[in-house]
Formats: sequence, C-alpha cells, structure tokens
Amino acid sequence: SPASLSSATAESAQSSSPASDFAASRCFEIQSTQSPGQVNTSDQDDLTCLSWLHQRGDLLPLQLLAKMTPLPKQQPCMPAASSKPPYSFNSLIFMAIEDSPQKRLPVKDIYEWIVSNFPYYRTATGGWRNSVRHNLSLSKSFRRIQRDKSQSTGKGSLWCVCPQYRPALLEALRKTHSYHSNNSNLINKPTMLCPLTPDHEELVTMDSTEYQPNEVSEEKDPLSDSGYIELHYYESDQCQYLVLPEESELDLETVEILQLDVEAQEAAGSLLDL
DNA sequence: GAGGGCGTAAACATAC
DNA sequence: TGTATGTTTACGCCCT
Repeated sequence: SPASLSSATAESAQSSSPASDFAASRCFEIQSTQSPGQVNTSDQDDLTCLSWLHQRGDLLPLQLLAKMTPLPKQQPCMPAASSKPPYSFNSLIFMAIEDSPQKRLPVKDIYEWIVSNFPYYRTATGGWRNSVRHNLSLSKSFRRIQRDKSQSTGKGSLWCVCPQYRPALLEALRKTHSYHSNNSNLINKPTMLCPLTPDHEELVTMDSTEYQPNEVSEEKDPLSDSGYIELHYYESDQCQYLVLPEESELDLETVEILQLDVEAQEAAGSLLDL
C-alpha cells in the first residue's frame, strides 16, 4: 500500500516529472534532474554521499504507484521479493546510514530503512535485528554517537559510518553487485506485459505478442539482476506497463514490493556508478 | 585443512 | 517492570 512505500519513494513521487517524460528521464544523470532548491551533487566530492537517493525522483520506476489507491489486504505472496537480499548486514547498515540526511541513524531507524527497502525483512523473524545490533557493535566500520538529549527523544545512540572505513564498505558493496550481476539467469527470458490500470486494482496478463521491445526502456536497472526478477517499463498514451518474466504470477502488492526492491537495488547500484 | 568473513543465537548489562 | 538497545561470546556455514 502507499503507506508502505519508503520515504524515498514518497519524496520522489512529489518531485517526479510528468509521466510523459518518464522513459526519457530514467537515467542516472542526477544533476539534470535537480530542482533549483536541491543540493548540487557536484559539490559533494564524497563518493559515498547518497543524497541522490532523495534526488532521484525521475530515476524511479513506477512513481505513479505512489499515487495509487490503497490495495485490499491480501495474503502474503512474495515469490520473488521474499528472497533474501544479497547484501551483508554491514552493507545494509551502510546504505541505511548514508541514506539519512544527517548521515546518522538510531538503530530503530536502521531497522525501518531495511524493512522499507528490502521486503524480505518484513516477514523475516526478529533475529535479523539482533544481527544488525551485533554488526553495529562488532564492526569497526560504524561508530556510536551520543544523542543530543536537548533536541531528541528516544532510546539508544545514533550510529554513523567511520570515514576511514567507507572505501571498504563501498568495495564490499561493489563486490556484491558485481558477483550477482555476473550470475543473473533472468536476462533474455520471455516476458509478459502487466498493464497498470487507471484504478491500479488489478494486473492483467497480456499476450506476449503485444510486447513491443522498441517501446520499452532498454536501460537495465543496475542491480535488477541480483537474483531478482528483472523489471522493464513500457509506456503508452494511457497506461504504464510493467514487463515481467513470463513465469511471473504477481499481484499488485507484490509489484509494489518489487518496486521497493528495485529502488533499494538502484540505490546500491547508483552508488557504485557515481 | 586453516583462516577469515558472515549470519545467527544467546546471555547479559544498561538505558529509557 | 517491560522493552529497546548495546556488548560479548559461541557456533556453524561458506569461500578462498
């Protein structure tokens, strides 16, 4: 449901370009998509600055989903998105912290970021939270900062990334990305089209013969092959289509979950592209 | 086979 | 007092 969309999605939806510009705008030239009030990323030499996560509204697929009406409750059915993300907890924590405006987060917000961006952890048992805390404490990559008690409430400390360990974290992220990019077995599989109807209440499987490759954005999501279903988008005058592998049987809720996965994977992939 | 990285579980202490 | 947070230890798995 829209409420489950990540904050990055919500922000991107607010700043998204018109749908007619959707396909053309789906690129990684962040500066070209900035609004006047946004920080120019060229001023930020730090490769690990992830402010692009909040500036990539035009990069996000399926922004229109953020405007969807609430979906009816469905039984959990996440065939593809429920697979475990390939990233280590160190990488997940790293991305979560770097995605925060202040580059520091309490444990609770790290949990929320992971859950928002990796649906697997929505239904995973609570042990992964223990692992997050374990990694925060054990890893030299992260540093604990005392909260400013005059300005904040809540338990615990804030956690940030130690600058000297950022290259190592980036390298770990790069290796993960590279490994899974080289092991994709989902590319070039037959596809089907699922039009997102104006009401967005259902997905309709179309005959694959209606598939028109020349109208599909050929740009591949940077991490969409990390063992996940590969997504492409096709847009006509009235509808936006999600192109899925032929064997996919997804409801719209699952598509939303997949979208979150793609966003998270794009986050990691874009980081490596910077 | 050894060592390191990682994930997971658990026990315990501390803070709110 | 219960819960969240933080630390530490232990163990198993996988990869190099």
